[in-house]
Amino acid sequence: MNRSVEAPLPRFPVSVTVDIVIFTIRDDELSVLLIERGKEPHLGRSALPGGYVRPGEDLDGAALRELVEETGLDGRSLHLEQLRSYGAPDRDPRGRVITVAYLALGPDLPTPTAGTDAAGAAWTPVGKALDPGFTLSFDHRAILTDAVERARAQLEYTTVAAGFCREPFTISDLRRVYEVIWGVALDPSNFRRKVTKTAGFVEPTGERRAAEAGRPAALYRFGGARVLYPPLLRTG
Amino acid sequence: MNRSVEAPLPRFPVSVTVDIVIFTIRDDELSVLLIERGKEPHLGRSALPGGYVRPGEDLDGAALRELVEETGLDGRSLHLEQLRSYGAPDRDPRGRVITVAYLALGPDLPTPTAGTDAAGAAWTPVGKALDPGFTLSFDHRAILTDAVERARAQLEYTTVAAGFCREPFTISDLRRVYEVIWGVALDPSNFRRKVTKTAGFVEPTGERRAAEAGRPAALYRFGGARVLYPPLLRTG
DNA sequence: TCAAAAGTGTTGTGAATACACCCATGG
DNA sequence: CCATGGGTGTATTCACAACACTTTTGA
Repeated sequence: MNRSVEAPLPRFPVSVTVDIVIFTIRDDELSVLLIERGKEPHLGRSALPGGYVRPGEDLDGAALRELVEETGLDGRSLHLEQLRSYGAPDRDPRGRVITVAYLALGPDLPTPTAGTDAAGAAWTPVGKALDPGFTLSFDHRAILTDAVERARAQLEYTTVAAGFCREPFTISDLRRVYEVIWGVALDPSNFRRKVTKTAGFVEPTGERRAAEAGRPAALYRFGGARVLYPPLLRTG
Repeated sequence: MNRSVEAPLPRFPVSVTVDIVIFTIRDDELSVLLIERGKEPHLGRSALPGGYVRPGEDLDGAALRELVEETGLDGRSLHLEQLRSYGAPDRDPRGRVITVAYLALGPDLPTPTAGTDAAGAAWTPVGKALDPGFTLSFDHRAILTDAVERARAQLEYTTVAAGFCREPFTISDLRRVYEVIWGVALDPSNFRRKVTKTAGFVEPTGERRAAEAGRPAALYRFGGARVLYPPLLRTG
């Protein structure tokens, strides 16, 4: 019956965490960074990296901090956005924990081995991580599933795909991102036209990159645009 | 330096609330349900309805309960979805409060006057609520802004617009939803074609409704489809 | 019979596909 | 000179915006 936020606080023990789904593309597969849990519960099982929100910290700040701690990278160079929150009463056996999940993505990142928390962290193809035989801790399977769905949708009407490519990149690099995440083959020539015609998606550097085979490809960098209008539709 | 969730919990005082942006369309205006706060802080100011998440309660459950308490309606008949979470350390002067914002929408709802918490609740046009001269409590202006943006985007690629119409409804009713929320005029004939051709968006009841003027319009009910493919684009 | 809104038909424009074809490089 | 991928040209198809036009009602 209580309306809105009113003092005094009818408080009960709650903790708030952030969990981060960090995507990258490795060996033409969408991969997620998973850590091996070092403590109970779920000791030894795979889990998404994450941690507690600290007293003076914004949610985005907590996510950024965890991201840097886990990957050892400059967090500002990675795309990071809030996914959604999860708060089922029984999601953590130790008590009430609400987690705010984040989605991060970056270009083919190095395997995290820096002496930090990243020990025990490994890139795992999402196909493997979501396989029925693979066990994820807590409700992390649901979080990962939602993150994949979000990433797929984002490709359609935003330019986040460029975030998976290290600059400078070729149009083929960018196309492979779409093909891997959507799991479809795209027509190279039509894809090129669509992308180069969309203002602000990519801009040419003027350089070229020698390929393993065939004609060298022109190089591009990200153009800064955020939305993709009209969207790149998945069905054609 | 802590990784993931680990015992013992490095807990500090946190509260978790849900706040709900409840939209409806009244007098051809997108309107939001705002309550007048009865206590400090922000006593007397307008705020989004909301309240604390209870110990045994899921986030969605808390949102649904608050929705029912505020509107006195059957919550299951309303569209309800999580928007995002807000957790700036200073967003509530009484302490650390993380809120999970929800977006709800329904057909022209009655003014809530039932003897519950709804006293002091009123439908407010969002244009007025977001006017610089209008004061909203906490960070509710930001939440409302995000909710409007989400609603606008949802119209494009989902069928939520039907949730604003009481069944049975006419194609014009549905079109008015788009026109009001997007703030544009749509061509009636092209809109009709688009909507009726999209499988599962609307299905005819066979009935007609006498209009104030002109030819009676055929009546439809929602067809059950969730996504709208291809999307209804805002720009021509 | 007129106004007003519902609903249909038609046409021109532009985007997306499918695919033929040329380009540049390594072997 | 052949294989391989990069990149361009182009015809066909299709969706959509624009708008003329017909239908059905109340006044």
